[in-house]
Amino acid sequence: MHMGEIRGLDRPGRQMTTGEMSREHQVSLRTLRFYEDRGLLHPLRDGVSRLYSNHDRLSLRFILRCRRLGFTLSQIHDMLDKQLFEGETPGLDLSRDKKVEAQITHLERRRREIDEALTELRRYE
Amino acid sequence: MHMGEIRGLDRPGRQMTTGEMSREHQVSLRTLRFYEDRGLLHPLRDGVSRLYSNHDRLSLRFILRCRRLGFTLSQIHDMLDKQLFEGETPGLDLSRDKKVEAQITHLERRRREIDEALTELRRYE
DNA sequence: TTGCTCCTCACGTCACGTGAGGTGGC
DNA sequence: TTGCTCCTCACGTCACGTGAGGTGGC
Repeated sequence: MHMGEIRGLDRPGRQMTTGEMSREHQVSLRTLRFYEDRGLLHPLRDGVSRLYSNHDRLSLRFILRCRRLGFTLSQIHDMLDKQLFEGETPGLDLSRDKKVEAQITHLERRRREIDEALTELRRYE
Repeated sequence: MHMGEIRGLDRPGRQMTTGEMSREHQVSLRTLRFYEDRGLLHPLRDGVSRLYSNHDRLSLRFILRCRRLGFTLSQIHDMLDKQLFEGETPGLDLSRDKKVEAQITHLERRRREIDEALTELRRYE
């Protein structure tokens, strides 16, 4: 029994270290620790080192998806809490969240602002 | 001779206080001081109070226009410096700045990201 | 005295980046 | 000893917001 087995390197679906989480999801170690500090991730501890479960992995993917959609970490935190409260696996219920509609409105306004800026910038070319 | 005349309240084109600058351009006092701290504005001093000249007003309008176009304060600083170096009145030379093309590219990418996010969000509605 | 305007710190926000300095196992 | 991975502070970035605490002239 060597470290590879203990840390889950050759058993997908088991515990992962920060380094593995970082590489697999293309996020920095700092980001993983920051999300933990903000209560978005809750890795276990192997002494002083972090160990991420399969649930943590699903949470991280949900976080990254929501981030691409332009939600703040605070909003993402609420959504994860709500999912936990309703006993769900993270990442399934975006369609039932009120925040979706508000975010669409928000992004449409951002888009109009960018379009106006582009129109003006192209006049300067 | 009362304060209205000294401070330029009834003589447009003369010195303005922070309060007047703030109201006329819809920016906070903090913003005006922040722009000064970053070297974008250079008001004179009447003792401890700031006095903004007509040149400062043109600079501020240029700053606000560039901000709407999505430039960073650091980029705007460079543009103002360049204009000063070339002996121009602030706000005239945007069409000759190399930054315009890069900013168009940047905003077009931001727009695509927003479009992708909107497409995904609308699927959840 | 009240009320308005001006001021200077200086901490808080957002989502991290970036060292500094140290540990543990091969 | 070198090299890799993990860790904890803690300051820096961006563009300000937001008090705290004080001044000056009507």
